[in-house]
Amino acid sequence: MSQSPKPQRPTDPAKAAPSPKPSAPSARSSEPSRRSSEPSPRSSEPSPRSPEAPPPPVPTSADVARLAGVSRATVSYVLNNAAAVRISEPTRRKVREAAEELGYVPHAAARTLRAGHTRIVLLPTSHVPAGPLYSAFLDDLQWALRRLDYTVVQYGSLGLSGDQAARAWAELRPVAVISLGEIVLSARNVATLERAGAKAVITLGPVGVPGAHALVLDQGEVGAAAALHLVERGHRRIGVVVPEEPGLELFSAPRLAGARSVAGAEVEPVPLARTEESAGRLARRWRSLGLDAVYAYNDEYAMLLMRAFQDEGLRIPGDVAVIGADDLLLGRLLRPRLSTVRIQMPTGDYLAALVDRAVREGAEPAERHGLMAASAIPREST
Amino acid sequence: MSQSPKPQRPTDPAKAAPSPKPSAPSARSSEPSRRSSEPSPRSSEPSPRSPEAPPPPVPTSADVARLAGVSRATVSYVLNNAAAVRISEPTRRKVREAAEELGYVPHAAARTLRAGHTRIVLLPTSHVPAGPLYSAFLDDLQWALRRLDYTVVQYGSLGLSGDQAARAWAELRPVAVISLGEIVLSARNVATLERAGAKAVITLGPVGVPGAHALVLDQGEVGAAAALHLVERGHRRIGVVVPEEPGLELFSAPRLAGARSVAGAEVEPVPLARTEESAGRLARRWRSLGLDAVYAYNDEYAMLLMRAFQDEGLRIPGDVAVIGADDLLLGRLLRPRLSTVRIQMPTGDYLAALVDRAVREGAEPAERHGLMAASAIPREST
DNA sequence: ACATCCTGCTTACGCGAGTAACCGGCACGT
DNA sequence: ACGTGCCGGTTACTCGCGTAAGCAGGATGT
Repeated sequence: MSQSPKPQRPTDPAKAAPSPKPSAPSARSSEPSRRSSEPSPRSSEPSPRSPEAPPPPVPTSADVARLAGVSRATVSYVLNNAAAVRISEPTRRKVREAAEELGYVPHAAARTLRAGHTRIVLLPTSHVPAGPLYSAFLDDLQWALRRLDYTVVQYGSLGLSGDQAARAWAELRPVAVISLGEIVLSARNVATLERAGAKAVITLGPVGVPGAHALVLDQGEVGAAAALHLVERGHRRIGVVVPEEPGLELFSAPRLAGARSVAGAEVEPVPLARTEESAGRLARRWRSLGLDAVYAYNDEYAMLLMRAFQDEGLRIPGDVAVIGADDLLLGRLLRPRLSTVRIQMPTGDYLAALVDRAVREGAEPAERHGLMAASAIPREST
Repeated sequence: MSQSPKPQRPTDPAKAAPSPKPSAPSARSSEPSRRSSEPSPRSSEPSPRSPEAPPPPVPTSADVARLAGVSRATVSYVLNNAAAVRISEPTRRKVREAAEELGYVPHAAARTLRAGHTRIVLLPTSHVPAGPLYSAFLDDLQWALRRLDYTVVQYGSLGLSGDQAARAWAELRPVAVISLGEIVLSARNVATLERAGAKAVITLGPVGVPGAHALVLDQGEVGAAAALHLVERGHRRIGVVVPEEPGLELFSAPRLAGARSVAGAEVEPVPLARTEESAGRLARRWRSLGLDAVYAYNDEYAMLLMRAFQDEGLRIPGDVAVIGADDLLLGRLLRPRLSTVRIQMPTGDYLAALVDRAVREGAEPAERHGLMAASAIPREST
């Protein structure tokens, strides 16, 4: 434990020891010279922290044991409610009271090390995405995983390459990693994680990752639903907004392709940045494009564009029909009310269950498709 | 290390050993019976995982040492670039190559345990908030902390009480905790965290927490800025929206109070839920309230309300002036364009620097005020 | 009277990594 | 020939915890 003047109960030196155990740890002092004395058994109120005093040592289970007058093992058994070991009720109480008095909190790292595994589910987040859809999904997922007794850790991986990120994540030895598609993983990265003990690497995104449980969310569905809706309303020449903001290609390209796949639609890609200026510029040259409808990537771009169209004197949906995606509340407030595509993602419960199955049964990684449903919601702008 | 048939380099049994070191660990088998054999030195490609094979053991620094033909200590020195110890270049290369071949990744928990502390900064998140303002702030903060070599971990604490949350966080032994005000901490919770080694507990929110570095963001500023703007435009009887959604009182109450503090304003609280129905109901009875302006908590509520007013035939800003807060992009797209209050929060860099100072110098916790600036941005709705 | 069983603990060990202290050689000075 | 110093490592110990195995001592069986 330590080299400091500890009780060192005078155990019988001539004990019946089957193996030669001198067991003299030769009190060699190492460098973290902590635990200079008893952690002050009395004084339960947090002392007013005298200036420049060395921080009081963090209480360990050994401290609890000392205070309760039992062995560390007993403390461990009691605090973990080990049913298989018989500890008397009075002792249990003593231990619990001692722990309470010291404000003992177990050390997760020590526990992990001993156990050989964690129950951490890692959720890498590069940039925190706004969308209410996404936000609700994340809440769901966290709840569901907590119910299954996993610890959810969102680990910011901003600006890391796939390799760096994978290594950093692996250090935590998570049982599972759920990549929400903000960081693109390679098969090598998946291997790194699995070698570090991850039982499941799950990716959500437009493309699958070999070796991982890939939930392929086919963004094409969204584009297709939008285009289909427009075609049904009699539109033919359809513009599809492709955001100029970097990082969105993974979503916009499949959506564009999805729109293209719809029979009867002539699709024209239309670049647009998420600013009023860009929308104004596009609106001004709109008539020259010869299009009669636009699928604007999502509701934000759609709203931006709608306003610009109106400022330009274009009537909606008369001159041009507009449809977005994501079903934002605010889209309903515009005049005309914005038609949109509602996107159905896998639920948090579904994902949590998938994690749990993979962890417990070591399910084979596979690609799953068709998890994303998209349906057009007609309102007034189409 | 383990009880399995490991090489056990035939060291000279009659070595000059000053202290009696039988060092026979009496190969007692404990329960995590891992490391059944060498971790397959060859075969660098991930094998196709034969069904029901026990997962290959996670490589440790001992495996690296074995493969490189050196001691574990050497591995540690090399991989940590220890400058104080002289290791020849060829040996360094051997070690690095072995580590690479095995795909070795250090075990964060073991490191933490040994070091006695972490560099984790914990960011509790209960529900992921949408707002672009907040989102950008979080990104900033993560960047800044990473630059200072901290590890940012967002720990979902959904549905936990303050006490439970504090204990759960304490288990990770973070150096610092930055509570964004979603979970209300007590002084006791702060004490728990500090006893667990946290050098800094920082809270951001409308109220201070004793014992913590409290950045008190006075939401009153927002309400005051909005009300002041309205008064300057000649409005007197001002309605202040109070969201009915739970969890927002901590923000809405001070904002209301801030509005009340403005000289010349008669302020009336107006409950409103974030739905079209609620807004419609409010709009219908609006004329009976005798108010000539409304500060709508934030832009979302404002937009909701604006639409309902217009549907009711109220002219904006003629019959009623509307101002929101948060300066959302979409507010600019309405007609009339929505006036708003831009909120200035502390920057991520500022917060990160605060954390770093507290960690390194153990700065005294204190309340800081006046960190939130609010300024009205007049557009067309007022 | 002594073996046997239960109860209620304690003792010992290892998880993986970092590091102070030690140590065998070789080169060099005297 | 022998101390001295540097180089290039290795050995031993520790962090906090969980748990298998051991072990007193009282109760019970024969």
